[in-house]
Amino acid sequence: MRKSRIEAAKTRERIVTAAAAEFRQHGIAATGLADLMKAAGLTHGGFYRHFASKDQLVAEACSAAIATMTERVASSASRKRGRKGLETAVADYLSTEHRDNPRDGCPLAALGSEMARADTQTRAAATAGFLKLVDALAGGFAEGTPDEARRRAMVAALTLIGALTVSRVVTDQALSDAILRNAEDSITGSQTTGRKKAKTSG
Amino acid sequence: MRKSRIEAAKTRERIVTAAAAEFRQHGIAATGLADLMKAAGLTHGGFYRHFASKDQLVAEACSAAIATMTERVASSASRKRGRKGLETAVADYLSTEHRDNPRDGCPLAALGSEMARADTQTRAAATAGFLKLVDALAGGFAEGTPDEARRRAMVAALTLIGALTVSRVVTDQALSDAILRNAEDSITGSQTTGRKKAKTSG
DNA sequence: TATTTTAGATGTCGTTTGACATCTAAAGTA
DNA sequence: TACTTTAGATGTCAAACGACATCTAAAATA
Repeated sequence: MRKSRIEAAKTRERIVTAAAAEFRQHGIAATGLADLMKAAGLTHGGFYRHFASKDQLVAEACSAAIATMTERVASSASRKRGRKGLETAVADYLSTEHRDNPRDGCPLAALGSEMARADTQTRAAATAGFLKLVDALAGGFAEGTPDEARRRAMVAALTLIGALTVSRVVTDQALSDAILRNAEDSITGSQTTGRKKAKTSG
Repeated sequence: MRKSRIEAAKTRERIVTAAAAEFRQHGIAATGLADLMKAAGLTHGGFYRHFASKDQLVAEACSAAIATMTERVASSASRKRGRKGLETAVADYLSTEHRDNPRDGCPLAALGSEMARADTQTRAAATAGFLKLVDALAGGFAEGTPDEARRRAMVAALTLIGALTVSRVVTDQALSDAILRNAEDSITGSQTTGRKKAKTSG
């Protein structure tokens, strides 16, 4: 049943991709290797031909997920200049679609508390990703010094992650929606560009 | 080996307390019932005499943890009036002590992404707790309408949770510290009471 | 073409999981 | 005091866990 070099590399990539999705949907600890390989269209046996341990896959899967996510935010933020770009990125991040589809969404929101207990490799990948996220948002905070912009972008990133996480915990859908909208208004409206004032508070 | 009524009730409470701590430290899925009972000073056998399932314990433990946490924030916020109270509560929440001791800290930060996948009972408890947290902070945002204050308090709560979560993920300690301080400055200094400007951005 | 290498299926290992049945000694009750 | 109830220890259960050994057929190489 052997596959060619490039085919095997593709398989490996497929495992990482499937893991990234499964982890974000069901959690890292709750996802077994057998389920995971099945999700990649394989049986559990070949796993250790590609990875030394589950932890190694966790690190690679998280790294991949974070890369995809930061690129998505960075691209939607840079499509328009300055504040408009920020608004686009934030609206995308705090959309109900993102909330309802953790499988291909931000891993910091989907796995944040689990990643805090992961090994150093995984956490290092998350650290780099968080910094990229901050950089991607910093362009939207032009007022003040670059340092100030960066600080504001960091807080914005933290609010994004917190809001998305909590919006998924909450059982009341109206509250969940209000969380997303209030966070969005707070970030994009914080420097008074005079945007539509939402009347909702939850 | 039978214990008296009140003794048994105390045991049950001890299990819930131990579970609340173990879950926050190691995660819900990663904590087995045997480990958990051992942490409460018991063997695994008696578990189902007190709880119908692990999920039921999860719900009760999360509920207890959230209650403790909201009371802590509410009490430190109400010790002083208005903005000063907010500043105290936020400084406490975003302290390095809180970051470094998840066992008795905020469950929304320690278990956020895991609670998003928990059953309805657990998520309902988290929802109520989040609303209490928002209420506790709302007193610190006196400017504008009560509705506006509530909205700002909600965003503040989301930032708190996001900041604490990410501060635990990050491998760079200086960055972790900066995350806490930037979030704190952003929340308490957002209405320009003119406080010490931190020069750190991470 | 003959030989070596290896991707991935199959199967197995010891452990741990949540769950529960059983046992026992002490608490509660008559 | 005699009887019933039950808290919690002990033990068991099938299923799933991470890990790995083995097998096989096809790719890579000589």
